[in-house]
Amino acid sequence: MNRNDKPARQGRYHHGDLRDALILAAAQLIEENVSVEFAMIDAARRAGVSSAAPYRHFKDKDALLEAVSELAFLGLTIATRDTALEHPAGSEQRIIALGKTYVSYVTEHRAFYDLMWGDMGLRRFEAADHPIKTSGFLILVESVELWCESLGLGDYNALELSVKLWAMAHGLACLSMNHQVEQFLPQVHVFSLLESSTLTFFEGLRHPATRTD
Amino acid sequence: MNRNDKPARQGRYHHGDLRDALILAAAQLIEENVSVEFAMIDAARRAGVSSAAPYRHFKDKDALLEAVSELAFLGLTIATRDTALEHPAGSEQRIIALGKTYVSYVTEHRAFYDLMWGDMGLRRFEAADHPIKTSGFLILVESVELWCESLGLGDYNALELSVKLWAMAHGLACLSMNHQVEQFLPQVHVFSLLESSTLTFFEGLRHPATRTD
DNA sequence: ACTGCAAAGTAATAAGGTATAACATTGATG
DNA sequence: CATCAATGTTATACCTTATTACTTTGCAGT
Repeated sequence: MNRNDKPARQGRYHHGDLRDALILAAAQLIEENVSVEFAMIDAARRAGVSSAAPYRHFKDKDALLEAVSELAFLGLTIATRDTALEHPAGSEQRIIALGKTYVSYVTEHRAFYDLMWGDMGLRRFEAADHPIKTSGFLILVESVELWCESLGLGDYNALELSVKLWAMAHGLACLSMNHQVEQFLPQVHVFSLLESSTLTFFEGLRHPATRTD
Repeated sequence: MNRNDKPARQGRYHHGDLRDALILAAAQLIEENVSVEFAMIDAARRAGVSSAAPYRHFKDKDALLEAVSELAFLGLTIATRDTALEHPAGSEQRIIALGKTYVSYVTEHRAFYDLMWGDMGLRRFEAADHPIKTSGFLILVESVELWCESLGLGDYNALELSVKLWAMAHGLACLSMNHQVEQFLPQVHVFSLLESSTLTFFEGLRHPATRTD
């Protein structure tokens, strides 16, 4: 985060890289407390500056949180991209692996999840289509498109399918984080649920419903 | 909320029903601001008492929020039960209708959703198995059990199936609340996604996967 | 090199929120 | 009908956010 040519505040009046240092400090505090709630002054202290200094770089606390949120989305995107690269394009395995990566990321970064999709995520990112917020999902869409093609049934709507798969993973992740999976299915890992759910769903896609009830 | 035999604070020193009045006031503030954030003093004012009075009934703000959270879960349970009663037992329609009710409830009560499953839900309800938190889900489980029986394929695990269906509805609700559905599928209603997802899933259940990849 | 200014720090503080302590009032009970 | 536990009130300590006025520093232009 700190550029090497500008070593962070070595007894100097000016920090040199305070903006990034604050984002990092806030992210650390949030991760450590497993809560979105942190005090500006703690982030400032951790960066080695006074309590008023952050306001030179961020309009208010929400602006700093938005920056941390971008970091959280970036982490998700990177994890997603890495997973995609580890599995053959167009394969079902890749899609399932992407789901597992999603579940892992949000459950292992509960506070980041809250930042991304919780209470204030809505208000902070006025634009729901902020690139960083959607770039991870677009990797899934691409993978689903490839899978649809390889299936030879090109009339699937890959985008709609991707949203459905996203929702499955998201829902399972959320329930798992809230201990609902372990409560009702103590023997079952959330990965197992995600995998079997996805496979059942795929099986359903291969057998278009003819029922009318 | 106010018992009729004890009319709320008519110029009297003692309120008579302050605990419930505070829960109601807090719930109203939360709904009005569409945010979990509210000030104790506002709830107190709305109940017509001083800022310190609430602490006679709630250890701290979190305790009041927990009580509001119970109210939110209660509302979900009632909505779920009502929906179940409107549709034939064991039918697919009932299960889909329950999903729609779930999606409706959480998207129309965003702040309640945050209270139930967001940031602090975890901390507030130490017990993930608090009855009020799970009673709505149990209605789904019951409906799924009946459906499994009526299908004649009794070897389904209704509980696991229910968690999967819950996750689908929950995930779609969450994405919808965060404007991800309207962004990627502007023409599609979340109900439509829920219904087709569920039907595809059911279709998959009727065609047990034989593939091994 | 010097000067002057904008950028980025600090200290002090107002405003607003949580929670507690000490005191006041009241209804219920023996 | 006197007492006391429950339930209010007022005052206040402490914390957090954000602003204001002041200070320090680097650098752009001469």
